[in-house]
Amino acid sequence: MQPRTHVTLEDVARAADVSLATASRALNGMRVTPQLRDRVLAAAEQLAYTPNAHARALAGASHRTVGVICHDVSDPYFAAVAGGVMRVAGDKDLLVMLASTFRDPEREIAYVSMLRAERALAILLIGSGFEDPHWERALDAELKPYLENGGRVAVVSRHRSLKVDSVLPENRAGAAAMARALLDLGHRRFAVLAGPPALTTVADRLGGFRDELKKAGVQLAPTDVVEGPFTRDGGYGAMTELIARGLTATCVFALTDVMAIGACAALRDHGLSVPRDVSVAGFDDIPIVRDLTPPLTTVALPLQQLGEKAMELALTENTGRRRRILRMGGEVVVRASTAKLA
Amino acid sequence: MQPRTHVTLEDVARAADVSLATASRALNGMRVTPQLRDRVLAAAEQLAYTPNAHARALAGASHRTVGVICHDVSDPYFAAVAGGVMRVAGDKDLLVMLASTFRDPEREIAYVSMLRAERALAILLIGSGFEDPHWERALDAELKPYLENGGRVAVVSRHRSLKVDSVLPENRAGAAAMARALLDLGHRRFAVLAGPPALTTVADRLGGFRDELKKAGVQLAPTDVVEGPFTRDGGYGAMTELIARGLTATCVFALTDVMAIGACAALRDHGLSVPRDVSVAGFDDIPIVRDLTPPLTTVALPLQQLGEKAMELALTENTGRRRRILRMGGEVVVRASTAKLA
DNA sequence: GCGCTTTCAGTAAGCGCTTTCAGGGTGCTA
DNA sequence: TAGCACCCTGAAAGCGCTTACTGAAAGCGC
Repeated sequence: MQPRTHVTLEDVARAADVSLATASRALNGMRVTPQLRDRVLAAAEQLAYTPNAHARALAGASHRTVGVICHDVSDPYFAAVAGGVMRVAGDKDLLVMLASTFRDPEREIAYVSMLRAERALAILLIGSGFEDPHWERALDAELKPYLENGGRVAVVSRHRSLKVDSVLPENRAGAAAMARALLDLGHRRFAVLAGPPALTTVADRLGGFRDELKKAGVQLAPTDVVEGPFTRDGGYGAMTELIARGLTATCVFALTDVMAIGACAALRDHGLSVPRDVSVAGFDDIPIVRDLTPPLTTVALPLQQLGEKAMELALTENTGRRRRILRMGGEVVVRASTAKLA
Repeated sequence: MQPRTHVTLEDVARAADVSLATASRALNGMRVTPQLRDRVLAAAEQLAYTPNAHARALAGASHRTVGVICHDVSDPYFAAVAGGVMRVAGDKDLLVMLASTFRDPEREIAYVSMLRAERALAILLIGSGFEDPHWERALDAELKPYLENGGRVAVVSRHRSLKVDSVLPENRAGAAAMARALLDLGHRRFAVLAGPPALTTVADRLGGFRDELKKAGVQLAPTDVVEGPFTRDGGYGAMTELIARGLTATCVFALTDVMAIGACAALRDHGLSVPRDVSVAGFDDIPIVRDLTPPLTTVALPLQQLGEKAMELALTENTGRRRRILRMGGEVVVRASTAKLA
């Protein structure tokens, strides 16, 4: 950004033949004689002036930027949540800085640090945290000074680490409800496609599911749980492994819809029909799954709202001392991917 | 951000008992005696110091931020392209500011202005432009001063307006290729699900398709083209309308995969089978469509690469005077959603 | 008509950092 | 040992803007 130097407020002031202060005030809509104001505005327009947001932020005017950190925008889950965040941010005239960590804890911390440097007025962390004390401490170390200096933080889908406002999907309860729904359909032999055990979401959903089965006297053996990345290909791979082992389950519960989609593909590729041969259920209710054939049974989360609420929490003053926690969603939507067993 | 005032470089310098200059140099890895450097680093660590990116940018250090403006992150098309952008940005240690315009031209311009104010080192515009002279002029007015001051701009999927580096999906050629492929399958009666006519992408894809059909002696009547928003529901609505009118086509070409997905849902809801009753084809090859039942025939675009290339174009010096144009993708992928007619 | 408040423009002091410039050691050479 | 070249460090000048604070002019009541 070297070439020609920028048009500055000083240029505008000179062109309008007023002082810096007056120009600044005119541009910011403070009380100024209409005549002067018009002159300033005209000069600014004519010079294609854009105030330097950095100078402005530095000089004390709060600047309108919020940061959002998620695992991967191209995952429909995060895309939907981010969509909600942006809706609210757009309404409030905020610029959103969106970063993808690609599930690298290091990178997450680096991004928080960058956003801190940007003096973002809020930071939103979207998506499961990692069960890693070292990471937790490092994140805390970044966030604490940020909060102490008036930064706002809200998180979606993580609870352990931080004392900040949170929007929590009903992971445990939702998975439990799913277990009940599947039991009601007559299933007794299950397999689970799980994600990386370091993600808190995995622990919650798996735990909820397993515990509820146990209540009904159904055991989930360790071999019934296959791990894979939280991606379509992860689901495909996990399902393939399950098939290779000799599939005995009548119903497969994937911990995310994206994995469920991969699982369905794997089943199809092996000549197995859903739900005739195997039932499949997912979690999240990302928009696409209702349009699959068969449409996917899943635990519905109001994804867009998750993002909206988080943004609102972060933006609204927290007068009480306590962190606010919103639990959302968790209703089972039974669709055609799960069969009723006789 | 009032409460406690931030830890500044001055605090660090004082704690380390060195001058501001030395502290700055130590933190930025310039030549400083190891002993002093360590003292500074320790002090910074201890105080949880984060440099103020604004002050830094203002003082002249280039700041590592790029802006991306797209229509809607929660659309899988943009999510995938944005994913590519972020991959490259992540590698180069850049922060990405991502904005969604929700297809509002005003908002697009507002965002460019904000990014200009942020002194983003590059701005990427992703997604079809609008065929609207007023908007074009306004956008130009924002972008020109930005470019003149050394800002970099690259666009994906729009060509008319600006003299900037572009990555162009092969919209025309791809649609033409699709026409040929469908003709080869034996289809002769078509319908098209189009998007808002103000989008250049619509004109290109529709034009390419129509012209190629004409070459084969197949006419596309105005009533064969139904418009709707570029969304799943838009596709659903358009298809429903087509059905209501009495569907005569043997094959429906949706101008985007997302619309095609909606169209398939509409067909299903009306008891029509794809591809037995009607063939459906889309455009884009968003990741999900290979996992649909039936998998969607479509024109493949390397979405992630689109984003990567755009980012690279913007970041790499353009020595030649001319804008660089990359044409990408456009190969037809025939899958099971289109039937071969006897 | 005089002294008061009120209004509005201008002056100047930073915001937190980078970077130029100058000064003072240090190690060589002659 | 004097002289020179280096290498570091520190002092200070901004970067472009906001915002007290100051001061002048105008409006008001008695």
